[in-house]
Amino acid sequence: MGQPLHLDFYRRADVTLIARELLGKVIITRFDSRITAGIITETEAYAGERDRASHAYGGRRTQRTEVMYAAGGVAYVYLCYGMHHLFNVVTNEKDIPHAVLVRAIAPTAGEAVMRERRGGRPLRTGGPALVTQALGIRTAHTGLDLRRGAIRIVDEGRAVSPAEIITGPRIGVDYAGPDALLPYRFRFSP
DNA sequence: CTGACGATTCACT
DNA sequence: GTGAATCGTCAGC
Repeated sequence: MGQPLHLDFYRRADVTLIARELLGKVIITRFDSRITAGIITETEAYAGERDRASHAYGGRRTQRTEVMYAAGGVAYVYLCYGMHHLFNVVTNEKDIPHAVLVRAIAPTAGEAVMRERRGGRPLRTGGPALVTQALGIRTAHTGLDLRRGAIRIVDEGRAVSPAEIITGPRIGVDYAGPDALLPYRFRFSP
């Protein structure tokens, strides 16, 4: 097993840096003693109040987005298109609503459980809704402490060099105007 | 209360 | 490439 990421990792101000550095880290869930895990291979940064693509754009603060304003190191999980659960890492200090969406993982443990969660269909973990499906993450898990809770992110010592990281615009944020073009998506091939 | 819409995926053409 | 599935969230009345 690896070490939980330090609070100082999550609470930094540069959300795109955190999104880059989450690549190669391992996300582990344990629900009902069923363990699943994978290496984070794709992320997107959402830069809070000044980012038109963010749920917290303009300082929007609702029951759903409230957890984004918590101090970094907890989960923000929300429902998309009425059926997909999307998992985000809340970052920065309290009252600064930054977050990183985890879009893809490379499974490292619990593949049989992951397939079971897909009703026996072939395992797929490329896509934010497929990540939460494989890991068993649902909106009820929003707010969980990522250092101690049922969802954890740990460092298992895998280094991802800047040269390995492909940067590009975020997916599905066309409504964000000019911010849709920001290079806030990061991925690498393990 | 109502209506519009989404940080998506899948099946099908 | 296109459209359906499907419902919580949010703004507006």
